[in-house]
Amino acid sequence: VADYNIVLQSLCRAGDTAHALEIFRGEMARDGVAPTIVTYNTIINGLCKSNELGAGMELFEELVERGHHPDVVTYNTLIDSLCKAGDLEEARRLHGDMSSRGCVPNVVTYSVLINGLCKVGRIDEARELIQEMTRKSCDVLPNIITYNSFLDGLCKQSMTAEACELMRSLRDGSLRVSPDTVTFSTLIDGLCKCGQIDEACSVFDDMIAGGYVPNVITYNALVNGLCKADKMERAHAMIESMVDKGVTPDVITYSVLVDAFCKASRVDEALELLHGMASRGCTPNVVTFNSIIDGLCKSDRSGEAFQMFDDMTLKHGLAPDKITYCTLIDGLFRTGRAGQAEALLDAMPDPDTYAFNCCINGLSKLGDVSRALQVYNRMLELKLVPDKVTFNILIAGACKAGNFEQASALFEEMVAKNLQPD
RNA sequence: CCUGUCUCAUAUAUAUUCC
Repeated sequence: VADYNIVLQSLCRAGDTAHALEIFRGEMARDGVAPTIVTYNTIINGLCKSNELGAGMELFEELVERGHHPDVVTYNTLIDSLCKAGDLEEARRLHGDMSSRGCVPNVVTYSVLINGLCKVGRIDEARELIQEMTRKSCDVLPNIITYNSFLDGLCKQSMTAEACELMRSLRDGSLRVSPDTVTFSTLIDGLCKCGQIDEACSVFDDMIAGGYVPNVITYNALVNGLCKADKMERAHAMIESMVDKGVTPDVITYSVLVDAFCKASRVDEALELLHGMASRGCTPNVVTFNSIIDGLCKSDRSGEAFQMFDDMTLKHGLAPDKITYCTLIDGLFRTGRAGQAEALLDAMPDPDTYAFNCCINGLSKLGDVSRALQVYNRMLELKLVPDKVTFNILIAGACKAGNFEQASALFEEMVAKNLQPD
């Protein structure tokens, strides 16, 4: 069985859950190899990670019907997936279910729940769970992953004071758990995103002084922070310093810099870096190209942007994503090619809300509010869900055109669709 | 008596409105 489990795991990791299920249903049964709970867990995890949570839940029910007993890993896997799918209530239900079946939650169970709560900003509930863990009556103690999840939640809610406080507690040993590279990367990124670049740099210095080892993610977070704080020179210097320390810049490192050059209207330097990274053995990805395409469009060079698009698809064999199309549609409008922009929206595969937003915005900025509304209606016909940005664009367009009745009608529609006006 | 396991959790880059 263990051999099968390993095969199933590698298939799942490669994203081939269909093949894994085939072996599970066919070969294993034929050879009379009885699946264990690990077999089920492996496949359920595979299904969950390839966005087939429903199939994972079905397999869960199947294993129970067949008389197997789900273990803590089974529950953890499903709870984690439910959290990531935004269904915290169902996750909490499974959490209760596992206890009632005599399955004891472990540190992973708590960590996935805390992570799930943090990801949707429910910091207070996450904090409560941590406090529950540290009570004497609870024999599951938080580990560094638990604290890292919570720390990230604090940062993402801009609660950097509490985040720094948590870091202090981790470092002074009062929590009996030591920070790791992820802890530092999380805090550095959080401080940068809150505009506290100096604090981020000093956390980085503390990290080095304390003998902790930064990895490429730590550097990327800091380089990104420096770029966004308009400190390009220091960001550049970090590249050399990371290489000195034996950390190789990756595609994200370069993409951060490429984007920063683009945003600073230094597209030619971005292009230079694009070629430079390739010659240093780092292949650009779709994000790198999206930045370049955006930079070119915003520098009124949409012709070159389309050349880049061809380079990306034909030479590099990269598939454009939703952001690529959104960027191009927006860029075409900005460079006065409304017709081409609309044609691209029609031509792109599975246009999404963002692509429509770009088009609606382009038309609206041209003063063609009625056409913008037509496109909006087309989007509704496709069963796409407008977001806050869609309405902000349409309402601004109606106001600018002096049509306040229409604007307030749109406002009502927005509220009716449960979107919070800002 | 102890140990050994095949499955689970955390951090970094790009676009559309306003700033």
